[in-house]
Amino acid sequence: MIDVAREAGVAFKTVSRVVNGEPVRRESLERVDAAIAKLGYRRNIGAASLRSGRSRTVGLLVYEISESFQLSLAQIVEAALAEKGYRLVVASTMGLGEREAEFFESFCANNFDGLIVLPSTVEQSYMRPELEAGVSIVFVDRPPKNLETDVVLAENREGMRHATEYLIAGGHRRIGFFSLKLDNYTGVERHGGYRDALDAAAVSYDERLVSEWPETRQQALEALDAMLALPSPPTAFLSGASPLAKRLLWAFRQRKITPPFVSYDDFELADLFEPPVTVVSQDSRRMGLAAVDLLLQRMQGDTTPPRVVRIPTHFIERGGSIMPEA
Amino acid sequence: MIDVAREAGVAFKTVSRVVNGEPVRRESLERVDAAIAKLGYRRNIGAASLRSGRSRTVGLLVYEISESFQLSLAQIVEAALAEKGYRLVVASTMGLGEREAEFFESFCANNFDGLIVLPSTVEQSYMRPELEAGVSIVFVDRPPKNLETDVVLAENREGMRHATEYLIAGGHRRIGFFSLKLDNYTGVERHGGYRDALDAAAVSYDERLVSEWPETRQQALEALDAMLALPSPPTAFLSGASPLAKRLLWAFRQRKITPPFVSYDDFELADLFEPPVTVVSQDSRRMGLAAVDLLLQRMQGDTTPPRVVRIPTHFIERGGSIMPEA
DNA sequence: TAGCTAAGTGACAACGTTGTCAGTTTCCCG
DNA sequence: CGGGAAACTGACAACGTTGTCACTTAGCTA
Repeated sequence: MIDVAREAGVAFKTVSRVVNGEPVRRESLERVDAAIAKLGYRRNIGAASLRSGRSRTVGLLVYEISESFQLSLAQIVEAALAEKGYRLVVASTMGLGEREAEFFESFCANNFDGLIVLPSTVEQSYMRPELEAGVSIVFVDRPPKNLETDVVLAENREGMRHATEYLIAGGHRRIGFFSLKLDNYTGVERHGGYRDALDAAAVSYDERLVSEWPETRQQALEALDAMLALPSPPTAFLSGASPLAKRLLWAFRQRKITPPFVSYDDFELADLFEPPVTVVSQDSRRMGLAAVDLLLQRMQGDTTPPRVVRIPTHFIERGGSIMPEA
Repeated sequence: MIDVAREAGVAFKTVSRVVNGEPVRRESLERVDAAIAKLGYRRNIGAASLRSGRSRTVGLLVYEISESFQLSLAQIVEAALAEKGYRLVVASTMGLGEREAEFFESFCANNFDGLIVLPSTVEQSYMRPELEAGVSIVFVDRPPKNLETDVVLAENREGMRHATEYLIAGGHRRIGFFSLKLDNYTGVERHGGYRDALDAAAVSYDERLVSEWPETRQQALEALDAMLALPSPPTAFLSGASPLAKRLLWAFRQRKITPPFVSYDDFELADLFEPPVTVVSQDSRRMGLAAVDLLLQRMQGDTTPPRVVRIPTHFIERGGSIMPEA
């Protein structure tokens, strides 16, 4: 910057002004621009954010960037922030609580202006000091544990209830449910929606029809086999999340069956299966925009009490019979 | 840091030493550690990299992070770098040359220590000033245009030739090829492999059997229809990349056909189609490790001439008949 | 114990910016 | 043409670290 200033015959502060688009005389501007082009000068963002205290950068912490919903969310958040002049840095925790804390450290050390978190299932009280020190944080998908922040949630319960009602309307009374772990918000809510629908239709709840988070394809197959071996086996299936849906579709394949099936969470190619997979889709666009909106407000100094925004899901019916096979 | 030093009763330079794991007296260490914990101090990475000139951060520029190969590569690169104490920041250009240049700017402004680039199809001479100024850059997947750097490449040509030979061995003489654009390295190489195999088997090349980068499902369907309407239509198909495979599978579905089909690039759920999709898989692990290896060498001051590393592909046969239907 | 080495510590400058504030120029008005 | 406001400019400190180098202390050897 000093070199540029010398080249242009102005003070280096004037170069700073040009770089930041502050008003300068037309002539100074031209000479500085020319000098910048000539010397190939590039502003050092690190130094700027050190001095100013603002980095114009936001962090996004997800658990598995390859999942369709999270990837889509990341893209929408990035675009929305870019429009406001902010960069986005994404980190993927792979569901490990330790990685979540580690990335949080790193985000703070880089003095980001804000943070959007899709929390893993651990608790987040370790974020309290920064939150109270004025760092802007918004949670998405699940609320924080032991912490009070803005949250953007999907209507998990209603979405899952709708999916269940759809199968019940097809005449099913025995519905196998492949569930997320029940130790976290989304797991509990989606399971709750399943149960709500059963209760409303006076269908009895049978815990043998619920498999909690088979971690692999093989485990999903074993869970499926166990259900099929029941005296009164399920005639249709629900999945509580897309990774489960993929494992389950593999298991169906192994057993050469194509039962009526609905999954919470859309995923790529879901429409190309035979039969295509009907899904409950979370509105990543609205959720992402809501999160950015809340975050920007906080970053502008809003100190009102934390808010909760709930975004409805979409039911995407892709056809395929939902009638029992028998 | 000054506060921590006061709390511990040492000079702030000693705190710096503790934070960086340099040798200090046992007693100083304990008192500084205690002060750090008490005050919740966090080292400012930006300031550190400003002073030291090194950021211990590497950038990865891809064109579409949601593609299976690129995502996998990113994960491997991240793990390999983390092991050496480097952070990774990923940016996705969506194949837009402008975004590539823009991110490159941003990478430089953040004074990253190194950069791994999966280039879009534009040329990269704009990187020359930094490269000559000593910034470490490694290209992956495609070589740079108008620039000399280390490159890690897959054996595109051999992979595609193998896939084509596989179909020829099944008795096919008319093979439809859905190709990448032919204005870039991977497009040309894979097309070259297809042609090599035809030539070797004395099968004549018919350009009506080649569709260059249908951009949408609908366009893929139109291209497919055009081929099927030929007097001598194709009896098997090849895809030059996974996005094409997905469009083509949709098109097959529309026409209710399941012809023998092989795709370059593996993708998630390829094994769950009916019939499953046989693929040529790029070895993202070896390619990622090779890239990191080259980059670290450059970052340690290696100034030998640029090298080219070629990594073989794997042919993953997933079954399904490859015999002509007729 | 003098003399030397090794280990540890501290003072201070420097990294490349932006904020502050005082100074200078330009422009407009009466 | 004088006066005052507005526009612009520049000197300098500060952001939170690390590099350099000189200094102090401890430990060893002769």
